[in-house]
Amino acid sequence: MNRFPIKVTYGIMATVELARHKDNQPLQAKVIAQRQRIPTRFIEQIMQRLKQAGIVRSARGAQGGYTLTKTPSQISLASLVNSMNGAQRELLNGITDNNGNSNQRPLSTSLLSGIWQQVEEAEQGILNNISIQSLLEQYEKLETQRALMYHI
Amino acid sequence: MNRFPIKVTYGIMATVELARHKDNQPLQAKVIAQRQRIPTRFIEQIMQRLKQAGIVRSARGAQGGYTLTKTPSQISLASLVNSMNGAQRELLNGITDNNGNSNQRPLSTSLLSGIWQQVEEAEQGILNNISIQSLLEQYEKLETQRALMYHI
DNA sequence: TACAATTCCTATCGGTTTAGTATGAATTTA
DNA sequence: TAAATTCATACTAAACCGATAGGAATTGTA
Repeated sequence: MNRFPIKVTYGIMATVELARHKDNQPLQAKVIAQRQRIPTRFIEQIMQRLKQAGIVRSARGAQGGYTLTKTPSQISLASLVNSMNGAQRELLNGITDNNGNSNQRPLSTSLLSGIWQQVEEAEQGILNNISIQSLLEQYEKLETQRALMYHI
Repeated sequence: MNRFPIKVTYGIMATVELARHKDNQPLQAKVIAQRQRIPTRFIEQIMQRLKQAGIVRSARGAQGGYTLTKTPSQISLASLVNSMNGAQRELLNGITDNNGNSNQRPLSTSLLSGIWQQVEEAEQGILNNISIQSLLEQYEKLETQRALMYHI
């Protein structure tokens, strides 16, 4: 039922944790890992991607960590999904889309590319209208709900 | 730019070929393979999936082949995409969705599953409104266009 | 009835991606 | 200088993707 790799979820939740953090002070990868139950070394890699995408900035050394570059309401889910998606290779090498010989591409491609694009745009449309801010609010609501559950 | 594996495209194009075929007479996998430039042994597997999904029926032996079970306008792109998508394992083993212990699923899952579902539904909405019939018409239009190109 | 054509079944393969683990260098604060 | 932290790079196991392979089962036809 989940169309995205888990690292997308991890990237989103890391961003939510940064948004929750007081006064946008640096938050360490280790802490995010603990709070979200993500392997520490794995979240480190994910933070690199978020940094490359310009969503977070980093501070090295003791008392270092990550901070958001924008306010939570300025960060869309779309930007997160797009930064986390895609293979390593593509990101490193740059996308090599051979637009030459477009005349001899199969008819099936001509037939379907417009449809795939429509699907893509529908997805982006949804994800563009969801901000980390709104996600954060829902998240805290869920937390208190769960807390109450355990009190009964 | 293409969010679906090529076998989805192959499945769609195979169905379009069946729709083009006179009077819904049996069409052999080999012929589909030649017309669409798909490896023969690969399209055979794809036809099995289409059969399992109830989109085509098969006739074995000499003069055998595949025919559509419905008219082209009754077949939606959604049904094709859904039948071709998903790993082998899932299809064979049946989906084992452990709905037990849903209480201890991570909060991130609760947070995001609704959104993934929204995306899914948007996609299905688009694909449900495109029939093989309309695809067939566009396909033949493209063919004559390309034929004209070569005459200039 | 033999045979040729066809689907059907199952296994395998090379390459890529995913989700992680491992090792350690570089940087920064205290 | 020591400790904490990010950063860079490489590795791994499992799954997935796009195929290829061998052969069994079925069926029309000569």
